[in-house]
Amino acid sequence: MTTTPQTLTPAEAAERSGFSLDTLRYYERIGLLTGIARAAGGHRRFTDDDLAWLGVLRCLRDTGMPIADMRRYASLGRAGNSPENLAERIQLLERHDAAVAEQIALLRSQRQHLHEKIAFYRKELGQK
Amino acid sequence: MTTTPQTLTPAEAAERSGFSLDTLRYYERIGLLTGIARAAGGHRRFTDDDLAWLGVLRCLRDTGMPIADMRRYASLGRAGNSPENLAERIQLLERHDAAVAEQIALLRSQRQHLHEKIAFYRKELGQK
DNA sequence: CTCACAACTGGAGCGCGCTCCAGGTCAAGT
DNA sequence: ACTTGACCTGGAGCGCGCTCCAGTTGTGAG
Repeated sequence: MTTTPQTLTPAEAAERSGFSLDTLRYYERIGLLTGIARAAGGHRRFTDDDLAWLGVLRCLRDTGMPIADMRRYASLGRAGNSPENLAERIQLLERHDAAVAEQIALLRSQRQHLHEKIAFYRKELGQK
Repeated sequence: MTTTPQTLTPAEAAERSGFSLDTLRYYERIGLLTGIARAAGGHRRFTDDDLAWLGVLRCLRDTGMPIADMRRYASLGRAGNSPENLAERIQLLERHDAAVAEQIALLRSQRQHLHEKIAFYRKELGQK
């Protein structure tokens, strides 16, 4: 039995976050991930905090935030907790939230057209 | 006063469909748009039917259907109305509809996380 | 110690969906 | 007739977000 590690290997982090190994490395390169610890030989070790942050990134990615905005958000996270900083993070997320709401509304409305189309074909098919 | 035209110029079609001129030309090139009429000098003329089809394409694009699938759908549309053909169109749209439903669900659930984050920052900000 | 496998780096490449460009033609108001 | 602006074509280019590669080094089970 192996001892439970405090940290995760890249493969484990990929598995748990749902990002590929290459994406994790890419995110570190572009500054979305910073301060990832390294084992003696240079291999990355992901902490639970890192994983939590990856969860945030997953949320933002899944909702279609552009990487440039995620970088901005990440950089704010590194820059302390001044009221101005917090206000900007709130603004960033609220703007994004509004965009997501709009996207949901668009999908829902276009989905209605889809349903109409499907119903139409069903009817045509029924008549044969 | 100009006579009301039965057809639309490319610029008008772009305006009404919301696709750019380049996109309209691109869609024709790749076979998403076929049988677009031409005026004497080679300029395109879009009919109301063309516009209706562009509306369908807009619906599919807005809901994230890949162009390959739209091409398949377009080609089915050109291939008659046999029961098999209709069945395949229904299947295509239903699969897509399921994907859209999933996407909406994902957006909605990730949006909750967004709201939690925002609430958290608001609280932090309130404490200062 | 060995051997297989995981991870490392820097950089190139890719798939998608357009978008832009050059060099020319067409249309329409004056 | 002239001019201006819309449109034409084929093909190159682009922005995004990864993804893959080559060549090397680290890790851990047996």
